[in-house]
Amino acid sequence: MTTKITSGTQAGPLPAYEQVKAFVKVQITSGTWRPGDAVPSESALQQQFGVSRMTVNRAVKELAVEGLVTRVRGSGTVVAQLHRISSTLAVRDIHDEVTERGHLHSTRVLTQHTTAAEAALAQAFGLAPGAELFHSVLVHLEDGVPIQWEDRHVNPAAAPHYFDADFTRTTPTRYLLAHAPLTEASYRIEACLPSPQEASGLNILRREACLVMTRCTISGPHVASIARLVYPGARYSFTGKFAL
Amino acid sequence: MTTKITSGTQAGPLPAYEQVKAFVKVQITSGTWRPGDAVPSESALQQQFGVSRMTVNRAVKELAVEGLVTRVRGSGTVVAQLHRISSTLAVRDIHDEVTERGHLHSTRVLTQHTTAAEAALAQAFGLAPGAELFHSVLVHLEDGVPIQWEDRHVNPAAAPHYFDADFTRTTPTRYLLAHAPLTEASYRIEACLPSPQEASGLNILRREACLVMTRCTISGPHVASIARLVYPGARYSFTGKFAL
DNA sequence: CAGTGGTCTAGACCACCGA
DNA sequence: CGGTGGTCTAGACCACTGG
Repeated sequence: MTTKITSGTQAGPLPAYEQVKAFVKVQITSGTWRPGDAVPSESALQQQFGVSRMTVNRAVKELAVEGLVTRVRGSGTVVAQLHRISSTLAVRDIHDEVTERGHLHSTRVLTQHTTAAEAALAQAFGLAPGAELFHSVLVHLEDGVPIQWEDRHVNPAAAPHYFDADFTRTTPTRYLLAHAPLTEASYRIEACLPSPQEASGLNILRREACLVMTRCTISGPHVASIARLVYPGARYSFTGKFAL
Repeated sequence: MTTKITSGTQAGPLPAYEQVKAFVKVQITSGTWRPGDAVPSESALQQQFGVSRMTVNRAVKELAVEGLVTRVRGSGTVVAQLHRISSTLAVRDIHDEVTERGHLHSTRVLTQHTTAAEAALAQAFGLAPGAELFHSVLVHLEDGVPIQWEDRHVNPAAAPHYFDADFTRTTPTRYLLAHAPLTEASYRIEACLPSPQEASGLNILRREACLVMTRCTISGPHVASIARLVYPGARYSFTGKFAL
């Protein structure tokens, strides 16, 4: 009961470990192996495919990372209970995103000054109330049409020269990625109606629903930046895909 | 210039490959190595840490999967240009989600019948116009408060006994995961105002912004299901985190 | 050409689980 | 206790890149 491998070593079009992965995947996605079912042990697969255990281990380990199977040391491998319908939501620099669509990105800078952090904001940054913060407000346009309102506070300790950047030539996201190495980020996506300023900056009505992403980035020991990104609901959506 | 490893083989608290990963990560997140910089070759790291090449390879390979470095065969490894601010957006069964928050999930079934697919829908399913589809409309409640409107069409070819399920006891998502093995899914998240029916079902005003997720799942050869999930903006948000 | 990463092997020791 | 997966080694051949 040995499954053929295109080549003893690796000359085949597909690496051996990929073939083992593919085999297991097919059993799962076809429903032959159902959630909770045991997956053959590494030594069993090793014999079935005639490859070394390291190779089988890599295959099954990657499937575990992908969430298709669950492994328990000492016990065995089983088909994962719930195939998580999940996917990587990539949050990219808006300039790249627009440019890759073949459109022209431009920026309108509305505000660029330092402020004293009021209580809630100071706490979010882990600073004392009244601490100095950079504050920038921009509107991003795609072929001249507003698609994102960006209201951002930046911690001077993380990016002391933030205002040296020319935001008509680079984006705050890009500047911060380059000058404050990213170590952590969190975000929240919700739906809101725009404030009067946001509606006017985005050139939409106040009753048009917007997607709002609130994003907090951490650089080393500092909370580097907190941004509120507002997208007109009619002009923007997040999309994602999930395969296998 | 040999970096210490807690143990020659692996008795230490952290596996050797994790220590190599940690070392490289620190250089990147601290800004010592900047985007575009070369990462030491596998043989260099191998000597520096006194481990085998396979171990170093695993460490750097995982960093590549995580997006921190880019590897080019024949050329070398460099620190990735843009640390993509991304994260896994997990789309989970709403029942689990609510239950895990320690709240009570319940369901109100509004519609449950078969319909003839009109043109656009038929095309999305890859079926002929007028083909039979299951159609269910539910409202999910958390501790009695509506939090999701679920309007779903299901392909009978993928789940012929869809209506055998009692949606007050299981969710369509859970039923479909169990009966139509998931092979692929795509989704779109946007902001909209609710339709009159949706507003009434969710017990909100028509002018309250909502998050809308449109999700399409594929099971084997079939488009299994297309769902429109409407969340009241004031009561729901998607959150995500991204570390390293 | 020498150096890189991609893959593979045939062993090995270990921690852990369940009987 | 035997079987499982987790990790590691010291080699090896290969495809690819660059000078």
